[in-house]
Order: sequence, then structure tokens, then C-alpha cells
Amino acid sequence: MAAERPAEPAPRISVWLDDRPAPRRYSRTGAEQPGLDRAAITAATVALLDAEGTAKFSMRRLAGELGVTAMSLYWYVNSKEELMELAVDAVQADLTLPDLAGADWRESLRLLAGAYRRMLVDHPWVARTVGQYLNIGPEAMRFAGAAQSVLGSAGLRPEQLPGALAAVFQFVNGFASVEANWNARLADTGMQPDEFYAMVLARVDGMPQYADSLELRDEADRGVSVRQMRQNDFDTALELLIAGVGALREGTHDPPAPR
Amino acid sequence: MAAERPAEPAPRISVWLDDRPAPRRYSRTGAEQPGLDRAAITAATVALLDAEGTAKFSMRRLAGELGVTAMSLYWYVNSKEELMELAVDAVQADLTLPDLAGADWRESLRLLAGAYRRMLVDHPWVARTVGQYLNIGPEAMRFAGAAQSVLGSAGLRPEQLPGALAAVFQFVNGFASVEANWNARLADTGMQPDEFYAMVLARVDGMPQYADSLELRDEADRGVSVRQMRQNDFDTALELLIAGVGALREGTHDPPAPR
DNA sequence: GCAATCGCTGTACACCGTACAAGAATTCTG
DNA sequence: CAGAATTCTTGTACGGTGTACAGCGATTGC
Repeated sequence: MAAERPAEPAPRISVWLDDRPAPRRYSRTGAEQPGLDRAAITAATVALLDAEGTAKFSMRRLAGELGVTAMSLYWYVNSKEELMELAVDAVQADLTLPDLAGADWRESLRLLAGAYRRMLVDHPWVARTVGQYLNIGPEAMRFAGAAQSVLGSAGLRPEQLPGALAAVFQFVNGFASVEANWNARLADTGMQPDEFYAMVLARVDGMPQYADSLELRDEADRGVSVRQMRQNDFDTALELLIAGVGALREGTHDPPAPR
Repeated sequence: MAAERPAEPAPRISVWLDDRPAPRRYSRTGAEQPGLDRAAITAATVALLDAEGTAKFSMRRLAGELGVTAMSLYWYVNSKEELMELAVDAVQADLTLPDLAGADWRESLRLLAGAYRRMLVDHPWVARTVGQYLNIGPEAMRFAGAAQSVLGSAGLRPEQLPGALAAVFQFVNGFASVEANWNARLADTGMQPDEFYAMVLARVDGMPQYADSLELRDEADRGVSVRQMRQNDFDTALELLIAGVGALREGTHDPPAPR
């Protein structure tokens, strides 16, 4: 008798590993509302998250925005988490890939990293989710493919690509994540960036292990705005990464020599 | 009359920017329980998060573990978020710094990055929080100080340090975050690593932009276990970063020349 | 016309973080 | 030693959360 039991309901891993046709068959001819579908729900999710952030987002709130009950969303989406996966991927659709035709790989990498950073700062709720979901949706893959092909054109060997990709884009993600959080705290307090920075510095200066090197930085950056410092940090890291990619390529035993 | 109003309750930014003496004056002489304090609560929080993850963690659950009511925790801690900040910092206390005395900066960086990665994989709930909190607690600073001094000893100029630090440790954080998530999904499904990997690959292979380069990788890594691949990716990225630091140093206009 | 399905609603459950007031335990003050 | 003051702990309650489940008109295929 136990053989008939459907056992566990097969734990869900990711929307992207779950085939679900999202049927939408009826036409709702006379209805006022044009009717829901995954795309509309996802778009509204992105808009709401952009406007109010993760904390104020809820299924009921979203449903209200769509003029509908919370539970009706579950016809199109299995869970809130799944919806978040959809939203995270959807937001990467706006991540228009720069034209990399004439650019060499270094410049291409700069363009891609910059675009990625901008996307994360514009949509602060995304950064937290990278690493939390599988992130293998179509839009994510489009970007990953572009990035991978840039690094490939730099002459890296195939088995070097994933590591190099991770080095570059995990950095960008982490950096932008901190940046977005910093912006959010600023908005909460209403302080000026430099005022807030000074407050944090004052606290950190009292800590033994860190004070020395930080004072150096403090001196070096005197008179430089927080915004400029951040840009400088990003640029420095990016040049470091590009130089690293170059070094990895030169360490290649079989130079790729396109004939 | 409005002048007397205490206005907003001063929005909290971080535990570390909030001076709170955590008094603890009574001795609870005859009591069974040894009595609570921040350290005990934080330790229990870490233990619970390690054991069951963020999802099952709650103030009530934690209180139960400590044989106490949920609300009594709020005598020692202002909010759950603040408690998370404390836990994130506390877990970095176990992050014992390797002995960097005899090692050159390259090897030191490898050791630090490895230790950091291990910490994040052992405590998967930490990775998600980096970038979400200010992360300027004493233990975080101890590690950051060590990392900064290693990079400083590599000959980077002060204004290059933050960028280089970010490049290295934001990568490690992101990488370990993905790694920890992957482990969690594996545990959920009970699949074998390679089985799970094959499933994801199968899905990804169907996506147009990504298929080509991925097939390369698939070929290159045929017969290699997922675990080995991951280690290879981490090592590749780390060597890339180290080479990048080296290149940044060589690009220095004023060589540091310690006299 | 009728059965089946779709799309949606309402209600309900268990759980969450935490505000607030009251009470028990302990120490301070006299 | 009495009483006031303070330190902790508790109980109750509020407004939320995600979502299971049953039901119910609208639409469709037969």
C-alpha cells in the first residue's frame, strides 16, 4: 500500500528547472480587467520592489497593486520565492548589452562590469539574491554568455573561464551590494554622504587592528567626496581584475593563436 | 509645544554605531538559570542558525532554546536585525587568522581567502548578510585589518587598498555564497552532486546564448567531479586576483621602498 | 445543454516581530 | 530592616506574513 503513496511532493529547486506551461486559455471577453499572466505579475513585482524595497513587499501588497486577491497570484506562481526568481531574471532584461563589436576585451569587460553594477545599484533588491537562487534564467544566461565570450576572446582557456567569470562578476555583485546598502542607510538617516562616512570612520578609528591603515586612507582621501572614493575603489578593483585576466592569459601554455 | 516633542526615535543604523552598555547588574544568586546576556544570546543564535538555517530561525524559537520567553531577549537586544549583526560578527571570531609571519603576501592572501571561504561555507547564513549590514564589528575589523596589512605589504598604495580588498574578498564572499547555496539545494534534494550538476547543465544547454561556451567547459571537465571543478574555479580566480594585485603594484609610480 | 476546466475569491491557520503593561526578583537607600 | 528603585521576565495583544483549501462564477469543449 505504501507503493501507491505519492511520497514527497518533489522539492522545488528553481522555477527554471520546473516546466510549467502557464496555461492562460480563457479569453475573458467581456471582462474589465485584461487578466493576469506571469509577465504582468513579474513586471508589477519588479516595479513594486524598485519603489518600496523588499521589506514592504508582500503577496497581498502586490495583489492589491494588480487589483486582485493575494491567492489569485498563486494560480500563476508556485510561491513567493519563485516569483522572486522570476523578478530577478526579468530585471536583467533591461541590462542592455553594450555594443562590443569594435572594443577589445579589456574595454568590453569594463563596459559589461559597469552595466552590471548600474543594474544592481538601480535595483538594490537584486544584489542580495545572487547566490541565493540558481540564477539560470534566460536573461541571466544572456548576460553570462556575453561575459563568457568576452573572456574567451581574451584568450583564456575553457577551464579558466568559470573562475575568471566568478572573480569579475562576484566582485561587481558584492561591491554593488555594499554600495546599494550604503545608499539605503543614507536615505534612512537623511544624512549627507560625507557626514555619514565621517561617523562610521570615527567609530572604526577606535578599533585597534584597523586604525593605522585606515588613517592612511583618511589622509590620502582628504577632501575627496565619498562618491569619488567609491568610484575610485571600483575602478581600481576593475583594473586589478583586468590585469589579472591578462596575466592568466599569458600564463597559458598553448597560446590561442587564431589562424 | 512641538518643540518638546522627541520627534523621530533616531533611526538605528547598526549595533556598532549604538552605544549600549548592556548593564547586567543583578547576580541571580539563587536562580537555576545562569541568566542571560548578549554573549550567551549571540552564541545561541549562531548555534541555531548553523543547525537549522535562517528560514527556521525566529526570536521565539531562539528564546525556547534558551528556556526563556521571546520578549525577554529584547532586554538585551533592540531587534532581530541587531541580533543578526551580532551573530555575523561573532562567527568571525572563529575565523582564526593563519600565521603570516614567514609567508610572502601571495601566500598570505591565499591563506586568508581560504579561511574566509571556509568560514562562509561552514556558516552559510553569513554570506547573505554581507553587504546587508555595515559589518564593522570588532571581529570583522580584525580580519579586515589583517587583510589590509597583507595587501599593504604587497606594496599597494594606500588609495589602492580598499579597491583591492574589495576585489579579493567580495569575490570570495560571492563565490562561497553560491557554493553554500549549492550545498543547501543538494541537501534538499538528496541528489548526488554530479547528478544535480548534470540536471542543471541539461537545462542550461537548451539556452541559445550560453550553449557553445558551456559545451567547451563540459568537454574540458569531463570526468572531473563537481567538487574538483569548484576547487579549480576558486583557485583560478584567486591566482587571477593575486596576479592582478601584483600588476597593480608594479604600476605604482612611487615604489614603496621601505628604508 | 452539460460537464469540465479555468481564474479568482474568502476564509483560515500557523507563525512572525515586537509594543506594552504588569509582575517578580534583586539591589540601593535610608 | 523597610521601602523605594531598578533590573529582568512574562503574558497578552496587534498587525502583519505566506499559503492551504474549499467554493464559485465564467468560459470552454463536447
